[in-house]
Amino acid sequence: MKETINEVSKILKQQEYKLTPQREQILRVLLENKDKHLSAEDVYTLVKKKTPDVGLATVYRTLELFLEHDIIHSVNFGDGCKRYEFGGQEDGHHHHHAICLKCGKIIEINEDLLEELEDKVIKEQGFKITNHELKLFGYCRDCAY
Amino acid sequence: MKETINEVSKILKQQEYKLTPQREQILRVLLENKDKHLSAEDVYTLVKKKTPDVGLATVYRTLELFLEHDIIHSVNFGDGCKRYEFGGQEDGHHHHHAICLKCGKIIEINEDLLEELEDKVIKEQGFKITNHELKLFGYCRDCAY
DNA sequence: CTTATTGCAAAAGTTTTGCACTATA
DNA sequence: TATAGTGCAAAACTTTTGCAATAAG
Repeated sequence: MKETINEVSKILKQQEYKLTPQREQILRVLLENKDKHLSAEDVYTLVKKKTPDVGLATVYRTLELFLEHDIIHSVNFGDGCKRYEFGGQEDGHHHHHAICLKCGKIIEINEDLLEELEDKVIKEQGFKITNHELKLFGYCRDCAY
Repeated sequence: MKETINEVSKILKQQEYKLTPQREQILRVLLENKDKHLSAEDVYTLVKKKTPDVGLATVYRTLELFLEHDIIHSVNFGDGCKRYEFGGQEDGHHHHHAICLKCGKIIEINEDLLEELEDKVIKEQGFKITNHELKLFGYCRDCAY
């Protein structure tokens, strides 16, 4: 984790941004919750535990900054707010989500079997794909029956 | 279109809901804009042209009602509001969206080549898929170069 | 020291809700 | 006529912004 923080620090400093304590705390929270899908409010609450005098606006501004530098990415599960995951869009490590409609559990899917479909879209529409997002809705093993 | 309205009327009446003039106007707007992706505010503005004394709350309540009865479905393009399309989720007519990051154009994709991926998820996760949503991000023919 | 960054509070934008009034079946 | 449905206004949420104060490099 220490290394990741240093890496991010470098990325930011290369572009004349600072890794302030607030930003570092926010980054830590995101790293400690890689498997979760935190909203801005979630991040705020978690950061406040260790740094009580942080502002919600700072969380939003930092998340925006991290998004711009492809340090994190956001997903929208349609529950009224964006959710954030550590890891950028451009590194090829896309993963998808299966969302259980009963218990709300979210399963990460690391398969990437969209090539066939993407090839068709590229050929037929002349659309140059840079990223994709797939959500599967249904019922998980525990809720299926 | 007349037939579609009658169908919807039946669906609602079967479950003891009424097809009021407001609901009918909202349905008309959705039918007349099948190719667009209207926000609640968009629907409100369009309905107001013909029925000026409709309330925004009614639009939201009606969209919610239509969603519940699988008459429409919603998509979230991450621009701050949900967008609505005529047609339910359960009829197998899923289609996907390719979103141009430059001009914002949205291309509908009617291919459905996700079987292979879905089979894997079903087998490996025991996840019963009822619906899926795919978004491709990139650049359209006009913006690609 | 200089300028990016912060916290706070206010504002903006979308969606929901309470309530008295209306109109449908 | 009983009850579902409506419009309005207020409230609830998420996110953004202005600004004076602060702190990082």
